[in-house]
Amino acid sequence: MSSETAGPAFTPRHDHDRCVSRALETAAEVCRRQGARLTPQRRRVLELVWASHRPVGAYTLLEELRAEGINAAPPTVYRALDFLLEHGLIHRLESLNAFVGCTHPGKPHAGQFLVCRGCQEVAELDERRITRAVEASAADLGFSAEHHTVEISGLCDHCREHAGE
Amino acid sequence: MSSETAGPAFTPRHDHDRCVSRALETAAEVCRRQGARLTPQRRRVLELVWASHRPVGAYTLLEELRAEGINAAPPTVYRALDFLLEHGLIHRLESLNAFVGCTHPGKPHAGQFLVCRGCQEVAELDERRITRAVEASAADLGFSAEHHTVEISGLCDHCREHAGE
DNA sequence: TCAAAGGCGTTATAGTATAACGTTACTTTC
DNA sequence: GAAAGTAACGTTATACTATAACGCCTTTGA
Repeated sequence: MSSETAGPAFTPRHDHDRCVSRALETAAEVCRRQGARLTPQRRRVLELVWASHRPVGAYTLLEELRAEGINAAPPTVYRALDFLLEHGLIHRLESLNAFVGCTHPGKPHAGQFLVCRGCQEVAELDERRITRAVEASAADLGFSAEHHTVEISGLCDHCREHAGE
Repeated sequence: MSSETAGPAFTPRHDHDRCVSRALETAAEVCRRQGARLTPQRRRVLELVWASHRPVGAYTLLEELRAEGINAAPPTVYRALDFLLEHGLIHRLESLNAFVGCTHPGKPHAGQFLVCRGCQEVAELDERRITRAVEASAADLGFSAEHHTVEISGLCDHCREHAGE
């Protein structure tokens, strides 16, 4: 149940290949529905972002593309990332200047993230409780909230156990 | 009451000079208590950050210092900002790479911000509701939250009225 | 007074992101 | 299926954000 909500980020031995292939399939479907073109390059960037549940920087992606012989410059990567962001296929972590795959693409939602400072993995939440608290607090001040970013750092279960404290 | 919680950010005609002088007085007191040195330069940077309720970038501060004839380079500004952050006198807005004055310094607290996309002003919250929702959601997944960043963008009361919609 | 620590100047560089322009490739319309 | 329009991409240059590293000077406390 928990791991269903959080995604498999903090489940060390999950079948990650399935994460990736499911993400790619869903992406293809989302793009089809939205009439967007998931070109090979965009698809490859998405796949690289999904290579782990850790946020990845744009310039790391750039190096990886180049290592594959793809002729890329910063705009190559940023364009792909912008496309993936616009279509809700990845998220940007503001506090890290880095990107992670979206675990429930298709439906727009606010970004809520647990970021483990031990293993660096990130789990995405979609918690009504948080959304409601945020919207209610804003509304109390006459502020109409349109979007919220919630980034929670700390230690995941696994890292807490293996770190003494 | 509301404006007490939110600070005066969204109150267009508040007496901003009082905001600034209070912030500087409080800062002096906080530093005294903590045995920290609020040097003229640090004080000046804090004052510049407080010049408005809009987040200000490090390089804007740098230009302002230089315009005053102060011989400054990027590290000058970043050192002052780091000091002010460490002592809880300012906050960094992750989604904007910019800084705002802290409206209730002294007591450590998580950063929760309302960012108006109309006037660019920022109000700081310290909402138990949000903190509780965040901590509860994290705990449900076995994650121990240590710090959270909440940045809410939208329109403040004033801008919503003056923007048609 | 002297040793240690802190603050700051200075230069260089790392890391993140976008502007602007031209070309190629896809798609739509006739 | 050719022309026109749009989207994707290559390329170069540059802007913006942040830190490393070293040395000097000032303050602090023994």
